Amino acid sequence: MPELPEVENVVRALGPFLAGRRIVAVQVLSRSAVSRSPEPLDALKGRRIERLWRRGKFILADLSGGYGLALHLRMTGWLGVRRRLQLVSAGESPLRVVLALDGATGPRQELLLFRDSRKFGRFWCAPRARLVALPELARLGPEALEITRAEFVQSLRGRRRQLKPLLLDQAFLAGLGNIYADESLYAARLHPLQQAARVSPAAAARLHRAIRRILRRAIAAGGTSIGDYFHPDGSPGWFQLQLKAYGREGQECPRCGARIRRISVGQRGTWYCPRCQRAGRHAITVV
DNA sequence: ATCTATTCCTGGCTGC
DNA sequence: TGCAGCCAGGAATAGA
Repeated sequence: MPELPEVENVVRALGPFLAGRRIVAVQVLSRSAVSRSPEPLDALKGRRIERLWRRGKFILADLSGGYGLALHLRMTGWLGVRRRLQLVSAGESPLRVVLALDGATGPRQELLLFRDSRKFGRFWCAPRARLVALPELARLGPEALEITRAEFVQSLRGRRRQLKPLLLDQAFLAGLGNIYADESLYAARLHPLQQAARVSPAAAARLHRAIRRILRRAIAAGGTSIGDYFHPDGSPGWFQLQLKAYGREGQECPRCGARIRRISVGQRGTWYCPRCQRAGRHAITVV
């Protein structure tokens, strides 16, 4: 599933290619992909892509004329470029949106493709000011890689929520998903059900450091390819080889050898080491 | 403020 | 082997 490191890889891969290109045609094959957009994607037609960037797990494009485009890949979204010539119907079945780019025409024309088998991914298109004011974007918390240690430690204070749901809350911190939340808690040796307010400042600093380290390493490894995530060119990321807790139920903890346990937290699979991720003395409730 | 359940979807897996 | 049924899972939403 695309989380911050995966989205960052998509933006880094496509940004240089898309910058300066003009969108000459728009084709929406699945209404649901644009169902939340303030304006129809046709508004993109004729506009030039100025730059591609990332906010949390959103891919954002600044377009000429003060327009903006946002895209969330959710679980199975994939973005890539193909020549029209390479578009073979059978292999492209989960195709949801196609943006044709300027340059070559006809069968040599280059297309920006959005595929999404589960149809959870969404586009938003609007003038930039209106786009960033949309609740989906406006409610995002600080960037996981930009928040300072002091800010992060402070942000845990007084929070009654458990660490795992808190880390998944994009309004609290933007960018983490299920995989990196589990890996960060593992690296920081913190129990996913521990109450945030009961995390000591030292442990909170440890978590901040862990989040940064995990995300940076995952970006460098090209993200995690489990299931549906692949780079725009179709190649996989490799961070799945470095996962220590996520998805490893019953396997040995690389740190202490105990068996990794899987529990369900807010309807999400959650993996942790029951021996080296202990809740604080007064925080229990272990399933 | 915080939690739970529900919804959106479909590929992949389970069990018979 | 075939097929019905179940389930994951990011995030919005409604309700408690």
